[in-house]
Amino acid sequence: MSQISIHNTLTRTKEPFTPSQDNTVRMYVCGPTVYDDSHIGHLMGPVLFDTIARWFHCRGYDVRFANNITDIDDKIINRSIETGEDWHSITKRFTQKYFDYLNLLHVNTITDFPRCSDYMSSIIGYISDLVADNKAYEAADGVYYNVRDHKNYGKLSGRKIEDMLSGARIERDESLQHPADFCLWKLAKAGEPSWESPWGAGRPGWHIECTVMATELLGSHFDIHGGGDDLKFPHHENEIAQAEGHGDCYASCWMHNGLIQYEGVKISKSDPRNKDPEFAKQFKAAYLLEEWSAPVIRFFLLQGHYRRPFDFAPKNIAAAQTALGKLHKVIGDAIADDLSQTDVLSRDLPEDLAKLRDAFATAMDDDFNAGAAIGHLFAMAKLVKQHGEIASVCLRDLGRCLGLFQPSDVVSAETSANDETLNAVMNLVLSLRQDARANRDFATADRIRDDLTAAGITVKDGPDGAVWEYI
RNA sequence: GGCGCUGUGGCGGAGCGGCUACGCGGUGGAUUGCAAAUCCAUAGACCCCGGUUCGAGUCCGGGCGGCGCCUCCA
Repeated sequence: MSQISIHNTLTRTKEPFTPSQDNTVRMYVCGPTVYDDSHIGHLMGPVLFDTIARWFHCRGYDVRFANNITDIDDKIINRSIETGEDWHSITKRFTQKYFDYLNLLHVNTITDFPRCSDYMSSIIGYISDLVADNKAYEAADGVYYNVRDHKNYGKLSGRKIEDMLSGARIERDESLQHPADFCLWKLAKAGEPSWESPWGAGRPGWHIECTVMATELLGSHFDIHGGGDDLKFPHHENEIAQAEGHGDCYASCWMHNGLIQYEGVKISKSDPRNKDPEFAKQFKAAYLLEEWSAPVIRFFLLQGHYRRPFDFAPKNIAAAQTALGKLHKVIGDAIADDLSQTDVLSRDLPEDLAKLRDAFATAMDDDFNAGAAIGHLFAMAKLVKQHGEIASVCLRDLGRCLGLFQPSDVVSAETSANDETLNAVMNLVLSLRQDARANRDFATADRIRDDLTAAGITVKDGPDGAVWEYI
């Protein structure tokens, strides 16, 4: 029997995984604050955890997967002030764009997209519980969680409260009982969107929404909590503190994905390189999906390991694009078939294929090592010639366990022109060129090809005549 | 300063005590008018120093380097 192991940030070890209740994996992954167009970092988590959820499905589990939408936050308010656009309108627009990107990337295992603004009464109730139990207190500008009295605060990120005090970065606010205390409820200033509460009109602090929505949707004890590595501290640490203060077990296993880098360095929100719009543009979801296509981006992400950083240098993505193209070619027509439930993990196969299939599964069981799994896919691709359809279908079905090789992934190349006029013209041009070649007039033939290349069309001569496509 | 991660061939990126990772790129060949594509073949690596072991990129100790978090971030 297969056993999935997961690296748990909390214990810093790989642990065998078993759902806490019945056969359903309950997972929560921190989602975006919808105040701006997504960058690739916002989509990495969803893609990576979608792949993980798909693997749980392949292994016979049900998955309840929540990914929150933070639709009320300082950044949204600031954006609204800057642009004059109503905050509702901002969050609605960017939420829709986020969903569009997820669709393109075939992220479709997420079952719940809770919005912060829909959980206001639950959030207020949760904070009230904490206040009533003396875990939180009112300060000048809001309600704060009392960190000092929370035993083993810092267990996730491995830091001690005393250590943090020596750092110069924590600003001392005199109304707080302890400088590391964090905000649960922030009182509104004039004109800011707000909700009534026992402590005055305001909005939730950054951390509380996740804790409330996760426990409400998944229960007070659930299986997996994921997010970007940068959320480990303070966000996830504070989620744990609140939840434990409230008496919830919270997540058994914490998973953190690596972050985007460029030429070996993380790209932060405040990275000075981002001041150059041309630089910043490269990591926008819209740009990447247009420039490289969603399947390529997904494949690129899966070739690495989810816990390691991803370097989005164009040369790295280009290598992934070529590699994925080769797999698509090997699978051929099989890709376009409809999706159906697959039995690929238990299917009878010739011995060499079965061995690779099992190696693929073992890699995925081992902390979702998709990069190694894809390596086995390439080995399988070499066997397609020998085994034919049984191998190409197996390859396709395994890829689909990772969200690759979807029917819509193959539309581009050959059908790139559905313009009848253009097709007619191209047929004429290629036919004239073929005549030239037949007459050994290679100067003319090459000139046609070169000029077409300059115009953005490549021509390839094959045994059955020439074919063309957009570059 | 504190905590954590990491160091593999030109590049990306797996891996484990002894067996080719893999991909991109390169090289040679087949094919082609030439390209492209395709096919076949092939080279090239484990930061440094000790130790454990019959045997270590793979374990242990030390060193050096890179990165991340401790501030907004996914």
